[in-house]
Amino acid sequence: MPREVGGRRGECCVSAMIRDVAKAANVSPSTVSRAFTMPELLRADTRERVLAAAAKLGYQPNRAARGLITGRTGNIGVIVPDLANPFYPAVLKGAQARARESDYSVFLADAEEDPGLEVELIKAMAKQVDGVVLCSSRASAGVLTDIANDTALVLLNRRISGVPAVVMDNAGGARQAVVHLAALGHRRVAYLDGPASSWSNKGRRRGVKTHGAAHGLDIVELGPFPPTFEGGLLAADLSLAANVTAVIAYNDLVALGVISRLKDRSVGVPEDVSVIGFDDIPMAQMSVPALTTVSLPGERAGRLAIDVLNGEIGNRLRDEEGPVRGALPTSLIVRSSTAPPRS
Amino acid sequence: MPREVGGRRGECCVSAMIRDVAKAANVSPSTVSRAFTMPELLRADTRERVLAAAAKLGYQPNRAARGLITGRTGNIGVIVPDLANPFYPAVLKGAQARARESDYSVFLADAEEDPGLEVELIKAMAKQVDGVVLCSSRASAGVLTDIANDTALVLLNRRISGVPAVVMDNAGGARQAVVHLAALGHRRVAYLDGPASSWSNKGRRRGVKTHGAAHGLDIVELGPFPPTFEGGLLAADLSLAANVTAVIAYNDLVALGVISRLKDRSVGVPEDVSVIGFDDIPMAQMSVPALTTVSLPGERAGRLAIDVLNGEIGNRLRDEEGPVRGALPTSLIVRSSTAPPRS
DNA sequence: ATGAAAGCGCTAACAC
DNA sequence: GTGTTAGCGCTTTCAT
Repeated sequence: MPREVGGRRGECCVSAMIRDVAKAANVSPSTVSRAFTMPELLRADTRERVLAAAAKLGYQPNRAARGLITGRTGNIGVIVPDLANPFYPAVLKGAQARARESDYSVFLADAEEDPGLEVELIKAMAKQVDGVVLCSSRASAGVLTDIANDTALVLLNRRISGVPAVVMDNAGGARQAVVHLAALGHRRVAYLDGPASSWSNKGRRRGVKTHGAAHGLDIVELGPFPPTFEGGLLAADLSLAANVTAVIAYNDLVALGVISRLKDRSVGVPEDVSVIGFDDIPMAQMSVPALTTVSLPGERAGRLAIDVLNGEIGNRLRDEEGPVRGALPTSLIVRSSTAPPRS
Repeated sequence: MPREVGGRRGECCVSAMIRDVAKAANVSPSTVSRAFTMPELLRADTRERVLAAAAKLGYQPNRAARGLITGRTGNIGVIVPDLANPFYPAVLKGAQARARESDYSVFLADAEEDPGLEVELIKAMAKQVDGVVLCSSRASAGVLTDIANDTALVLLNRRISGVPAVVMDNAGGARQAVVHLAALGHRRVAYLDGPASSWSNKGRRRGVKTHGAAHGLDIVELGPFPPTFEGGLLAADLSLAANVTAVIAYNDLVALGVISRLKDRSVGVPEDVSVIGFDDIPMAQMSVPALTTVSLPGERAGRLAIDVLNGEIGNRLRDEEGPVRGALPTSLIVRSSTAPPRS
């Protein structure tokens, strides 16, 4: 139940309103407002008095009311494809922390890997946020461009002409994975596709193929598979049938699924098949064998996305599609799931 | 950049406003408003006309403005202690999904296991939400009671006199763990404490002690430890020194840490030491050995918390501190980290 | 340096 | 049934 404070009128709101403070400090509401938004315009003593009164009454400006007039809400939205993939909580953690530092609150939504829902969520959010960070969007470029037109939008791990984005160097990570495998002596390796609409998947696949060819590897493309542990279970059998000695999975969840299924089928990892993932989720180091994986700076990307949204970095990254510039570095973490192929 | 639409006035807002729709449908703004909030009061054809116009213009009511007058924001807040603990993304996923179903948006904040921050976050949120779900709060009962006084609050895994809560049956889970260990033949087992301010920890500890005694077990209490993998690393050595044959950890993260450290010290799990966790996070089934753990219905609890907030369940759970009623059931999942003690 | 008044987009009384 | 009026809590010209 709201607790009334001073007002003689409707007794509407939780805690004090600007009028209460004004009265207590013997000034007009405008002055109180200024004390918060343009303190330098007030005489020092008035400011003190107002601030003191505000503090005593526990007054905090109503952001909704303020937003109505300023056009800024003080909120930002973050949309992720699946909270159950540990990579996104990491991004979210970074984003939320950074948002808070710049005095923003964050709206969260889980798009459940569904492009339709994604768009719906973004539209529902648009009215109440100053901008949204959209992670690994599965929506079409056209739709996103439209949205970016009337909503401040920052893409994370997705790049579209003219829309600001924070991306990670997927192809570079893929290169490192391929080089590692080649050095180990592998000659035939599978790439396990993630969602067809995933931009990250494209980059990873491209990296694997390009650098695989450059290193004389046979690259077998399998999938697409759901980007989940279950997807990996599925992929394992296909990989075995494809007669490869190593597998690069779309992400860690899939890689972990592959390892699990391989184990069930008594195929040794890494003796019989090497496995590499992407993301470096916490599980990756706990699995047995510990997973060799391309580490992505999720939390950092989350923070950066907020900065971009804040315009602190602004259009630095707003270049056209093409050679990826400004991509966050990725790095291969070699653990125990990779080894030379059985000769 | 906001895109202007119809207004002759200030060109303020993204997309259409109520006046634009009113004009397009040849009705007054009130009628448009009613078409959305009390459709049955309008003549069918007017309603159609208005809705059509609204759809064509892509109009959606500004929730901030609406909230200003109705006193309802359509937002709910969720605060978790640590997004990096996979248990909370699960809760969050449930809460967000359920919130969406009832047309609420969710504000998210990560309290970083800090009671001070928690309170600060809740206060900052209070103005812009209709209620908040506070997960595993570490704040004091007094502070929380105060907050519950002027903010609709639902506690999750925390019980305080007079504050609605969704809780899980920690003691019951602990009982199952103890019974399992006793049946296996263990006689001396350690309980690894989580945060001292954690309500869940209290329940688990109490369950272990009570039922341990009832089953003639020696219970050694160790800790508290941070509720993380690192905390488990720490706890493992102390457990070894305590000369127990089994360990019940505060949560899965800690249990996993224990297993990892034990492995490093060449202590076999489960041959030398059995390990049980709480939560059943996804990692639990992937670890080697797979972790025996008390499964908690996190996602379900998240959904339920929203329902309670919605008043759909209302004060059903609002009973006094004491015998826990309405606690969500927990169940022991036996996997490979428990076995009879070395004789 | 401060106050008065207008109004953000919407809904809720109250007319008609 | 539908329009008119007032006003949510705040900021912002415009006076003074």
